[in-house]
Amino acid sequence: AGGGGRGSRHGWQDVLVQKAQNPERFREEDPDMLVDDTTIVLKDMYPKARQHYLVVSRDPELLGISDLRRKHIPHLHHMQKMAEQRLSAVKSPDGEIALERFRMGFHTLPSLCQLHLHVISDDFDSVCLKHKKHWNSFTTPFFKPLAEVVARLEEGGEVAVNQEEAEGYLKWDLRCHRCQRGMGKIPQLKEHIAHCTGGE
DNA sequence: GTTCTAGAAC
DNA sequence: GTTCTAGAAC
Repeated sequence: AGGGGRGSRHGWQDVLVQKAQNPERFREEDPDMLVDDTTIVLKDMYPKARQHYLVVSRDPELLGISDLRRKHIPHLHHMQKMAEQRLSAVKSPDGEIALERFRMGFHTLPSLCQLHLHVISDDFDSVCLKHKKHWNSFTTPFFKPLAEVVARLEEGGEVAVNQEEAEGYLKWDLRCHRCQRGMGKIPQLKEHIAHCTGGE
């Protein structure tokens, strides 16, 4: 099994498993939750940007991306549709949601079990974003875009995961995702990304 | 995934 | 002295 499948599992790792099994039990805490037979869309409980959703597969066999095979490609496309449905519901009345301002992808080594797609706006403006691991999990190759995962499945039938390599990405020095400048510390990074538009 | 906190960095 | 990071949590 993938995800956190090595050794013993802690209770906190199964919060998404529980929500996938019985979503209506959690409707009260997340009234805007989307649910169908195969997929749910939740607000991330500790959002790392102004908008941060989790599109969670309800397939009990899918704990992480290493469980994916070619046969799951239609399921992934459906998860993408659910993500777009959520974003179209939150777009402002006078303008379209700019999809390029969102990142849609998976963590290579997820902390929580049950396959979940992150859909996150790229402002990364959130008090819940606190340290380097948070930052690098969305802005380095630790973050695997949905399109890349689908491409790997089409080519090779699975998604190769190198644990040591992935853990290395989380230790990269902090760097602005727009202008690529190195940033030293988290408070400096936050101050910078509040203004940076990506130019030189 | 988070919380807590020791001690490094300044 | 304060800010900030990074490792433990049975």
